[in-house]
Amino acid sequence: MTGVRERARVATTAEIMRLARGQLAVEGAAGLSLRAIARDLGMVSSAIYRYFASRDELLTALIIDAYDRLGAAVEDGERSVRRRTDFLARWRHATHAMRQWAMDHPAEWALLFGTPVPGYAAPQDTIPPATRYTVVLVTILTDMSAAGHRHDVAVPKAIRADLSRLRSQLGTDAGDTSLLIGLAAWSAVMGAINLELFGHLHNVVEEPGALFDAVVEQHGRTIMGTVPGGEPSERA
Amino acid sequence: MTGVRERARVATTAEIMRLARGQLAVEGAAGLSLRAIARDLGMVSSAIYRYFASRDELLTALIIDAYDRLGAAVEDGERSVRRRTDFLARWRHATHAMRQWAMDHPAEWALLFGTPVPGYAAPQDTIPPATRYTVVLVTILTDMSAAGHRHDVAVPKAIRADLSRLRSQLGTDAGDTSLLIGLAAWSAVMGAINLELFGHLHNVVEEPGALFDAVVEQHGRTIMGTVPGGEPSERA
DNA sequence: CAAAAAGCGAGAGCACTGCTCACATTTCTC
DNA sequence: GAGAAATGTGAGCAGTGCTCTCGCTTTTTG
Repeated sequence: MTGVRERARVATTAEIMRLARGQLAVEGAAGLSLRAIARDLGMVSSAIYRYFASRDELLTALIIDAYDRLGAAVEDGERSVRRRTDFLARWRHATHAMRQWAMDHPAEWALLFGTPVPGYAAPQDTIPPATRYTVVLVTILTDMSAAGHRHDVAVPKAIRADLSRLRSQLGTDAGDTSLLIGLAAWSAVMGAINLELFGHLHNVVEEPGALFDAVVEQHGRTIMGTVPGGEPSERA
Repeated sequence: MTGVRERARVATTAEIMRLARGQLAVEGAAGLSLRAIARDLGMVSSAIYRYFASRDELLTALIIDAYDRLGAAVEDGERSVRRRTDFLARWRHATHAMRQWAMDHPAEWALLFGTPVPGYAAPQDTIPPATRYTVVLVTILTDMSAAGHRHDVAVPKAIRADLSRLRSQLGTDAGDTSLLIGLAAWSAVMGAINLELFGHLHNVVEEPGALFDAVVEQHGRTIMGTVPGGEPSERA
């Protein structure tokens, strides 16, 4: 089955990815050098092209890999909440897992959510892994919807079509208000992480984690909404 | 006074900046090529270094310039609100000016708020222009505070020191709750713009403008808070 | 089992990049 | 007008992504 060549190929491919991730962490996406990887590998530069047809292809592999590891981290974080009806805790854990992963892998986070590499168009196969962490968030919304949580926010007409398309696309029962609030919360969380990671909180806030917590709590409370017949969902 | 040389120098410098902005728009920050600029200018590549000591220095000039133009755009947008006590309108106009400027100058926005250029550390002189657009936002908060608007949000202990430092640094009277709510709103707005600009709303939302509006409205309502003695300003 | 095919690494080469340096020319200042 | 400062030239260094040809080795096929 696994011939000598086949095994060597996967090993070399993995090693290239490993070195590339290392470079990414040090230099960022712009500093990703195929030649440097080849050098570290003890190969001549052109040999790399047997494994990745281009720099962009290696970039795609790194992006898919990063999305996947982020997704796994968020899944793990959210899953660690035992009381599955404690939606606020699930929201907190999911978002904290996002931030933690971002802080632990800043260059990879930047690769995913920072400035797009100019001239690079992410191929279709990045989409499934890219949705992985969002599925966790959407599932919380869906479960809340099933548990009877409701929101009363004005939904602008202009976005209604998008929301109903999203609903079927995501396969959720969450209503327009829930979806909209979820999108807004997502925005806020991504914004807070990016501001911190990209250095815009320097000279603004010494404890970015505390600001992040506040953002998460504020939107968490909004997301909780009201469950009809139950007391309003209090708590900080 | 203005000798031939002096005049030629500012003209050439301006021309370099103009060409650089053009390149930025097409290729992004990573594709900024001093040699290409020199070529377009009809000079030999090394001559550029008489005007900018390095690529980073040119980048700094571009960043300062971009911050300044963004600041002016936000100022203009916010100033166009005639009823200065209509704080919601001021918030709407300021944030819409931000988004509009981002959409009109995506590469420059990315330069300011996207992935930091690796190995590049923005020097101190970028700070004043960087604060320009934020001053507009803070001023709205300050004016609201003076008009008696209050918020009742839990302020985590961990961020209190930051908030009081911020208050004196910004020279505002806004309370902890107001500042915190302002920071969160800022986060959300930045997040929404970046998600849209960096392509993360593709296949999610067809009308990113409508989502942005919803985010602005949601936080706008929170920012409004309550003015004691006045009717409560609705709720989200 | 031998021949053909496919995979892989080496090395040279192209066009590009940021940046440095010695040199000539032009402009400003004393 | 002489010296100093500013400016442009052109060669050169080290680096990049990528292509192509050439051998060698492993795998597949008849």
